[in-house]
Amino acid sequence: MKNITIYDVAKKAGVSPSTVSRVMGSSNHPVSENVRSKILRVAKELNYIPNIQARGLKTQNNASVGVIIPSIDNPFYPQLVRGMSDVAVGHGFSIYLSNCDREYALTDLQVQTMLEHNIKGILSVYIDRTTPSLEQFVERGGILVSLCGRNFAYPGAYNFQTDKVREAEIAVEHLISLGHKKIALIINEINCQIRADKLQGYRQALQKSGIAFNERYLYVYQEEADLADNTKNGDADRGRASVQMLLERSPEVTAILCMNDIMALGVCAELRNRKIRVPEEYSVMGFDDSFFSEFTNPSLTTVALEKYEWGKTLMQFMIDRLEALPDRSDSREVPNDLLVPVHLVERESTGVPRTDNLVIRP
Amino acid sequence: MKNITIYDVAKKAGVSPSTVSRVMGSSNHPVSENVRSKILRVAKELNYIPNIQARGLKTQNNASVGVIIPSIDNPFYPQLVRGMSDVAVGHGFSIYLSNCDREYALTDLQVQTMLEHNIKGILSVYIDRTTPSLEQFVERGGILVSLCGRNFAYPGAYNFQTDKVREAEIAVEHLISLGHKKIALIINEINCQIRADKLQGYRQALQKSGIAFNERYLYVYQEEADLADNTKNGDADRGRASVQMLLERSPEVTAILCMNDIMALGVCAELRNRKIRVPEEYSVMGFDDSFFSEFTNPSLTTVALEKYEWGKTLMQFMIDRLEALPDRSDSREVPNDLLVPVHLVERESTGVPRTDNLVIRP
DNA sequence: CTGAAAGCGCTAACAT
DNA sequence: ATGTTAGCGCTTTCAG
Repeated sequence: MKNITIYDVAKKAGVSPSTVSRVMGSSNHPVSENVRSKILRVAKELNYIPNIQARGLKTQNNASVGVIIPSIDNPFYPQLVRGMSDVAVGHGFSIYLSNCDREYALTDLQVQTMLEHNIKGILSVYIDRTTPSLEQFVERGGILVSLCGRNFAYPGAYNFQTDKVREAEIAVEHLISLGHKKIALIINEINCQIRADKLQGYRQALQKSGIAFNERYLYVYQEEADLADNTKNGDADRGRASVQMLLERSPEVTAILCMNDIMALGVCAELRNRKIRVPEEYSVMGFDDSFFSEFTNPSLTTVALEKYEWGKTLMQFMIDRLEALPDRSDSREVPNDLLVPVHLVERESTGVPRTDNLVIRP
Repeated sequence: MKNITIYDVAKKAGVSPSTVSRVMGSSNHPVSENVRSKILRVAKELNYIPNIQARGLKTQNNASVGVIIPSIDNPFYPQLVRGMSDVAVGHGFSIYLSNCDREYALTDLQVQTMLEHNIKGILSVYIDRTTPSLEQFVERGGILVSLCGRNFAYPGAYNFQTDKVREAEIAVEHLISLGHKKIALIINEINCQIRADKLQGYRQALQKSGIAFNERYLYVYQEEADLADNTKNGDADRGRASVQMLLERSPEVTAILCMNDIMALGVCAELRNRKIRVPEEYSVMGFDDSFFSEFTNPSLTTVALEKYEWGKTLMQFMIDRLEALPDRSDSREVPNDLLVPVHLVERESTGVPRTDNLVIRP
């Protein structure tokens, strides 16, 4: 049971394989209209299926773009990836998705695989450790577009920086404007740039308002083996655990800023367990405006990102470069107004600080 | 700038290309130990990158498995896909992910693309409209494993059926055991098998308890243009809208069963808006045990599925068949104990029905 | 506008 | 245990 090839189509249509190729592929070589339509008809009759692998082998190309994210099983990414996928599919591309858990070795391995597949575009999100394969990839002319990858600054990479520092500032400023002065930050281990940036934004906003940074209000959750458990999303539990600690160590705090909305959800759940009201006793706030944040009780104040739009923009940017491939001359500068800016979404979980300064003990 | 090929490696190692091929690929042809290690060393020195496309062209194969789901941007799927991805990657496979939105034309197109890529395995989840490409795919010897795809019953497809009917029964039985007799069901348009099954399970459980099915308690949300808006997850809003209708049409209901947890979240949010308490006035329940359901207020009673485990199992099943490819003789019967069963997770959103039978008017 | 022919990099008979 | 060789199906000069 042999495959139908352009040769079969050519023979039946009474033309040469090259002509068939020109019609089936994305060539701009001229072909007369009646020959073209005849080929198309015959191809349909024969149920011809182009062989993409053969094409890729010949053209040294691959119509997939590699997408590297920490994990699709983190509510931040599905929308982003969906945005990417929608524009990719619209342009005849597909996505090669890698869940790398921010792990160095795994990232390297996955990029290696992309190299083996002749992938020419990699979109990397919130990953900042570059790897040998990745460098090799750009050396070989691959197009690397990274979102918030701080160490990707070698030539050849397009580096989108969304301002995570500013993002955190917006949150803290909101809290301060409400009257809060003792603001805790719960965040996972500072092992990537976006977290470092958020921490910096937190400190910066405090400073601007003349509030001293208090180390005791900083809760950095050390990730351990629990990360390996892909069965559940750990951030909520980490929020839970951290708030227990907070209630011991710095109950005088009046607002709790969480690394993301999932963590904020965990924090709210734990407070509720202990019959502590949000926002009356503690204001709680997250980041990302995850899809559930509007519907929780209390609904979550958060800083929103247009994830779906960002995904689309990033992929469009990538495809523009990919399709202009031969032109290696354009600058690696990235227009910084491409991504729609973040904004505060004020909902129920934040309010004025409680007036007493009693230490609340559950 | 030419690529390094097995020929280059062969020359430098002083062996033939075939030997290199046998070492680099997954051949079981014997190669002496010192030749092997020498080749490996030289390959590393030369920074040899195997060309997967060439291999695929030759072997008529592709180490990707196609995964067709409605949308990754629906909280049900990320965990499932993560499970699939983890076992795939562990076996040297990768995933070709398709968000088909249950759309016929798009599904067909995506499968067509998989065909063009020489993909030999397709995993299809909660999709029950088969398409010409899909049939062509199995005709050509492709392995199709579908989860709850009712119309995939043609020979050549492996059909995992999780019992959606039973799943709904479990939910309704729980509600009945609590004392509820007037139970509403909010569900999206019955345009796929899993929804039809849930509806059937709902009716069946009522019947078993001698409770008459009441058409007025059935809220079928007709999906319209809103589906096209990929910007947000519509189910929560649909839950919201439906509960407004419910409060008009059948406020005497005491329990509200929702198609999934997102919808339940929307329902709870709307009830809360109207100062109606859950579960005191209305019990609310969903399906899927989404990651947030444990943390909402009230936390959601739901029917849990082991999404991550299911994904792993499904992919393992697929890879087993793929690696045994030549053996087309095995039966298409699917062991029905492979997927871990669903189970009830009782949390705060359900309780005994309110005792009065007053019509609540917000 | 169309055709002939070379070759992308690999694997798998088949030979040795 | 190793080598030779013939394609897999396509695109793309180059020639007409």
